[in-house]
Amino acid sequence: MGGMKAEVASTITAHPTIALLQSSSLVNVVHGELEKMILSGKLAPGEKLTELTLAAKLGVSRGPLREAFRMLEEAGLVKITKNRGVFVRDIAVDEAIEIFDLRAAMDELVGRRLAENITTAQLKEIRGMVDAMERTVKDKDAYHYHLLNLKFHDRLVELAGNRKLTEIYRKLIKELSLFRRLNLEDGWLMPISATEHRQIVKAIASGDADIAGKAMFDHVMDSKERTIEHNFRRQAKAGATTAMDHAKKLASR
Amino acid sequence: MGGMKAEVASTITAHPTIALLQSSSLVNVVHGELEKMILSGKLAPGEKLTELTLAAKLGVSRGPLREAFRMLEEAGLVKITKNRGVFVRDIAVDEAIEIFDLRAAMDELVGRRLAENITTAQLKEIRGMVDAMERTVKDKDAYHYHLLNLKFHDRLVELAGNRKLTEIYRKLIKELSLFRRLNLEDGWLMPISATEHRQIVKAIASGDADIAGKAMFDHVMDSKERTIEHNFRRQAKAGATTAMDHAKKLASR
DNA sequence: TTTTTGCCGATTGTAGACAATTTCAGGCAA
DNA sequence: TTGCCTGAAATTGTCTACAATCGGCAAAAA
Repeated sequence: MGGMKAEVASTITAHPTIALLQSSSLVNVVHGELEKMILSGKLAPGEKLTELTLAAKLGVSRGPLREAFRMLEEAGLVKITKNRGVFVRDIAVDEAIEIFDLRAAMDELVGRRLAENITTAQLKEIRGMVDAMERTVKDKDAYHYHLLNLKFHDRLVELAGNRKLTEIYRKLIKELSLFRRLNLEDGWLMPISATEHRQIVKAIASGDADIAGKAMFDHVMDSKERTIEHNFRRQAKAGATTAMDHAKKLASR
Repeated sequence: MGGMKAEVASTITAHPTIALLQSSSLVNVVHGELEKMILSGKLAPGEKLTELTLAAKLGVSRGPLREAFRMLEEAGLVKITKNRGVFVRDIAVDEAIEIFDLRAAMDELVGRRLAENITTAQLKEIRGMVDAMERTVKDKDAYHYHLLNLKFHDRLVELAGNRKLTEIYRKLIKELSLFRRLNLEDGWLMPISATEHRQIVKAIASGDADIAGKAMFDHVMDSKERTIEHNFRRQAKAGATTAMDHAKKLASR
């Protein structure tokens, strides 16, 4: 009897569509959908998420939606204020800096672990990723460079083999993406970043934990500087225009 | 009546009790209550949390309770399985090890930051905490030593001045407390830990980031070894020596 | 016995209803 | 104008009801 049960249990990895239905409730679906919308910018930072409106748009009732809200709040993607509502979170500069600093410490650990444990196959894999990135640099394809960059770092963290680290790293990246617009258009910075990636791979391949850790740490800190700097330039330009628009709006009333 | 309301609203921060009521919905209260029960062990790892039962016990309906569950799930304190229910999470040895490793990296950052930025007043404060801990060692008061130890490390992280770091550190500590019973009764280890605390404070006071960071890192890693080791002794009653070797291998990484 | 099948109670998933609070437009007075 | 009150509309907080699903038990079949 027990044997039969175990056999069935080991065999059961049923139809992917069935497995999907079994694992995902409306709450999970809604949570995933909202997260996508937030991370893609379809729901912008500061925007209010009205329960009834969203529930209607997603075709669910308010219950599952509210549960999804609570998950997103705990993940730092929205802020819930009692009796006021739910808002997409806006990451301030100082918080972004804090996240970068924390990420640097985590990535240092990643570098150390990889230097100690990485296999030749894995080394080959990440070298391939760096190659792909350099091609996008040559093509001045900032968008795909950005995607590959995210993937590259995510894979490094994953290869470090610490699931809790991976989990929190990903959460931080999501929060960071809420920081006023990832530097997508700063094409002239890509070569710098790409060069650092080569150095990281080299440092990891050397097997020296200290060097690899430092390479990762420095890369993240440089990335921080570039992002913050870039943000200032944007804000300096955009700030004037939005203030102008604001004044216009007031005047036209 | 309306006038009364407006008056209260314009009075920026009212009675603390009023502010409390304003900020806390049933969801928040329930969430806090459940977290306390879980962290105190009143709700044990693996235990099933039945909605109707808990709702009745807490005097609320299932709605707020479910929202609190979602928050606790995102925080890693419970596990929700569709159509099966909610269970207090049980942290396995390898996950505990991962958390310790991650915490070590974070605490290294803490040490570096403190070495660079700590004030004399703050130094005095944490010296006082170490003194208090040493008194509990002399009294063989393991329980209060444990509390002070938690407080000591929490305060250090707080003083490092990175709120995101603090937030995640605390989350990790909570998860870690789910790992098979914090070593409360291992009184003989207290002196070692206490000595390391002295060294940490000394390293921070020296102003050398490298040294302070390393002191923190090593302390957490030692703490990891002690905790895992202690866990073995407990588990040894069950007599799984192969599992022990396996986990030791993991721990030695 | 051993296995299978069908049913029943218990529990979770979801939706909708009602209560409480906030927001905002409009009017009134200074 | 400016400030403030007011009340209705919109929105959130909470509860209850109903539907869907799961686990176990007992009866039937082998």
